[in-house]
Amino acid sequence: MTNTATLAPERSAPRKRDAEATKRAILDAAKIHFARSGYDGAYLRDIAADAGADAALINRYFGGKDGLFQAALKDSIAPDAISHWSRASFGLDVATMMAGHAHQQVERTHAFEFLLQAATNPATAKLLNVAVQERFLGPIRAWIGGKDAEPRARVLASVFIGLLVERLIRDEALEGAERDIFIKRTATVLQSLVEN
Amino acid sequence: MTNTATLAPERSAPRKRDAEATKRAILDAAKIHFARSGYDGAYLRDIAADAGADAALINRYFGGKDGLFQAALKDSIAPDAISHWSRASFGLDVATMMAGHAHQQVERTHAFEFLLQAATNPATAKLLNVAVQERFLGPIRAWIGGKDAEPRARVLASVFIGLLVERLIRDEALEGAERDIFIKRTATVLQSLVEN
DNA sequence: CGCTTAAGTCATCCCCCGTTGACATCTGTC
DNA sequence: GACAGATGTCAACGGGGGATGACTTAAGCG
Repeated sequence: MTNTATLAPERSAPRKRDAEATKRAILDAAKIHFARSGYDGAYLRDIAADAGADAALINRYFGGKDGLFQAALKDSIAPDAISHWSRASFGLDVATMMAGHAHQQVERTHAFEFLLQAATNPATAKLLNVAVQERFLGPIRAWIGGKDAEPRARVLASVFIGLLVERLIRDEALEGAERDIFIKRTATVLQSLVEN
Repeated sequence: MTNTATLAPERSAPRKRDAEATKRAILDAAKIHFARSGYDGAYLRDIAADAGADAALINRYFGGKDGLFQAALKDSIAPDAISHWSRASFGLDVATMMAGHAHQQVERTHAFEFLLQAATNPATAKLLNVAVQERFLGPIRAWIGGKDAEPRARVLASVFIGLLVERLIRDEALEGAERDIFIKRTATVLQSLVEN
């Protein structure tokens, strides 16, 4: 279960000494590796290699694998993922998006795979919980508003996550009548969670 | 990242020598561990301990960790995993279950959690797609019945998966009013996907 | 009873990978 | 251009955990 292939293009000209750029490169490589292989399956040596850096630097800059993971996690969760949708058409908008294919939005998919990996590892699930609370559930909660915002945000987030996973697993975009029904059903569910 | 608590009840009377029973015990323990901790996070020593067996036997009977994982996976995908539920109380039953905590091992969700783990493992991800299609979506589809069974099964599966993930990253069981609202909302969503 | 074979146990090996600290090299500043 | 501090490199260590094989014990059988 080792990853033989490196992902980053060959770095013929090793970058000038620049701690920030190096951190950035490590972080980017880490996100890809964590997304693809999970916490345990991602190896610091591989990440460092892809970043064109030495594994020891990960320790210096991030304080170890755990720190790197946390940093990558934070870097992966956009705090305002939900709130730019219009409430009136939320259900339909999201449903339509989910009917498409995951590969249509590559960067987001990477981020999401990463989060899924984090969720399925008990050790990292706790970290994810904190991050999700702050950066995902919080905004949704604020957006929903009202007394029951908290549990409702939970349900909405769950459904949202489920749809993302389904789209990830599905190997092609939905079409025709199937697509229509899917969108209609999904939109109904989502909208019912936002309204009322 | 070690699992201190054993799950199986104390085996005061070590079972009589019986290869089949031992295999069975190992397999059952493995399914729990893999479901909870994923491939990397599940340790053969722990599994063997829970099965009341020696780790070396895993090698003899399953040819290594990989073989055990495959065997457990195969054993986990029961084609009728969903149909145990009553249609009338499906929404409420599932919602109540999901309000609990992931550490409360729920017999009925083991298989799904296991599949979720398999989904995030590059080596087994391919298996999952087939498994989900044949063994999960299929039964749900048949169970729902009717003309639009296919896309509706999709939506139902999505929501189900989302709830599983949410439960994984939540660090405690929901309580009080929050729990009630969560259950009510979730039950409504699920039931609406089954009925009509 | 012995004998044989399967079932189970134990100690040990060995590889993998995160971590560490000493060392080398670059870069900016006076 | 020399010094200091930051940046990058290297080799080695050590723990964890899967694998292995020799050893022990139980079960079936004549």
